[in-house]
Formats: sequence, structure tokens, C-alpha cells
Amino acid sequence: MFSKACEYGIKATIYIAVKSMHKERVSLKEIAEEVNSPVAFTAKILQSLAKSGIIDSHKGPTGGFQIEESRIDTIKLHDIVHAIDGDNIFNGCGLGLKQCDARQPCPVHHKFVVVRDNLKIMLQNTSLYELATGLDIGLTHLKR
Amino acid sequence: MFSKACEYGIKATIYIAVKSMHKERVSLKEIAEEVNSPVAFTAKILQSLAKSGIIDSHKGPTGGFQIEESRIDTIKLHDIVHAIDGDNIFNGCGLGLKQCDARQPCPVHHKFVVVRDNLKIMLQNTSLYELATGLDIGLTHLKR
DNA sequence: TTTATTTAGGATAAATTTGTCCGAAATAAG
DNA sequence: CTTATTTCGGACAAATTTATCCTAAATAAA
Repeated sequence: MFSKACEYGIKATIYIAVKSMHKERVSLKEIAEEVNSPVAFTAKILQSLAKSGIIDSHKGPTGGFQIEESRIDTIKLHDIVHAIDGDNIFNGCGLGLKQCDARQPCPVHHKFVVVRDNLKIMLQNTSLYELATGLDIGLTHLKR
Repeated sequence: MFSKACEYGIKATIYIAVKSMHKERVSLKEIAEEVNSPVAFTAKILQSLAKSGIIDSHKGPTGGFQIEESRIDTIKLHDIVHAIDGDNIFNGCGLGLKQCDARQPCPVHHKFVVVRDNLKIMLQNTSLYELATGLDIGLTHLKR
């Protein structure tokens, strides 16, 4: 469904959000540990999320990653996925055709659009805030 | 969403089904042309679909691929996807966790289950027959 | 100012997926 | 029986994704 990079990116962002809600900055090392992802690869992903403006990064001692608290509930799962995996998952044809739309559909087009819109709406309606809160109060987990 | 192999496999199977409904066997070469997929790679995929029992293959001159007509409406899109991409797309955690279910969910579990079930149901309810018929009467296309 | 710490970013490597090549096996037809 | 045709299947190659390594740049604190 999502790429490995995207899975790691989502998990990392949720973890950063939890810490940010507690006014804490968090290091790459800690993130990778808590999220059970390869350190260096996670670094790349966080780098690109920082460039996309989804998270803030800060170098040096006491440095690390953080998300401005007021933005946590405006960031949607959709934003994270889009930043990492692009929009092919939202717009591409289910069978990989270049030319596929309602007027010149592939065999699965109409059925596919329904489930994909379903996914899109879910991602757009899911805020980082609710994901982070669930993790923070122990309702959900990220390891294993 | 689906792997490239799965995309080619679905397209090829639909094309074979159309021909089979017209009592025709069809060669690898023709399939790859009509479906716009790399010949040798398509061969591998058809081979595995034949092993899975979804299509029949026949060697030698006048050989090729075919699907028993009576089975075309019993084969579901789900069967094809399952044969090629396995069931990870149906059962795996959205964030790649090993341990993720309703009792110990990842942050996106509950939301994810909904869209995935939606996908699963769509695939289970979509018959090869309807896909092939749409293509046969020109309502849909597979090239480009 | 020096040092330790932390992210940035480029180069490289490993793994997986995608794609190719070619000889073997089956088989239909002359 | 021989030949031409077609799928089978193994080895190999290319491309992409995933992952690692190392040096540079920033920066906080002693």
C-alpha cells in the first residue's frame, strides 16, 4: 500500500508529534529506536519531511525534530503520504495505464475510483493530532 | 497499489478471458502486444497464473493461453491479485507492524481496516466476466 | 574558542522488483 | 520422423527501493 519510506515517515511523524505536544524536541536516534526503523534511512525521510515543511529540524546539541504545536491538528495523514509517496497513489490508474479516466476507462476504473476516493478521504480526514493522542494515551503503539 | 506484475497479470487475464469467450486461444506474443506489457516478463506472470490454476496454458503450434468458459464468471479480481501479490495487501498492517490488530492496534489501524475491507470487498465482488465483457463491447480499454 | 553533539547530504551498497535471454520441453502439422 | 511453433524455466541484467557510511555544517555549552 504505502512504501517502506512512507511507513517509517508516518510512524516517525506521529512520534515527533507526541513529543512536541509535551514541548520536547526529539533526536533521530530516539525516533528510530521508538519507531523501530533503520537510523540512516529514517534520517533521509525526516530530511525530506523537513524540506516539505511538515516537521522542523534543528542541528547541534539539544537539536532534533519537532512540530509546532499549533500545527499538529492541521496536519493530515494525507500531507505526510503525499510528501513521501507523491500523488500517484491518489491519481494513478489501477492497471498502470497512462490514459485512463471516466471517458476512456480501463476495465477496473469505475470500481477502483470508489475505493481510492475512500482512501483519499480517510487520509484527508485523519489528523496528526488524533493519531498522536491515541499513541500518547496508550491506545495504540508503534513498535514491533 | 498493485505491483507491476499484478497490473500486467490482471490485464492479461482480462484479455485472455475476452478471447476465451469467443472460443479462441491466444499466444503470449499477442497478449503482450494487446496489453502493452514486456513479453518475457508477461510470460513469467502467465506461467504463475497457470500454476495457480487461473488460466490454462498449452504448448506447441496452435498453443497459447485460455480460460475455461464456464469458469470466467466464477473467477474474481481477488483471485488474480491474490495469486500474484499474495495476501499482504489484504492482511498486512498499514504501517508495516508485525503485531497490529484490533486489540493492539497501530495508530492508523481502525481507519485503515475500513478502506482495506472496502478494497477487499470490491475485489471479491468483481468478476472476470464483467471486466472481460466491458472490454469486449468497447466500453473499456487496456492499451496505453 | 574549543569541543561535543546533532542534522544535512553525497556516495555507495544491498535487496527487491522488473525485465531480458536462451536453451529445453511439448506438441501440432507436414 | 522432422520441423516449426509455442510455453517452461533457469540464469542473468537493469532499475528501483531500501539501507548504510562517512564527511560537512550547524550550534550549544564548557
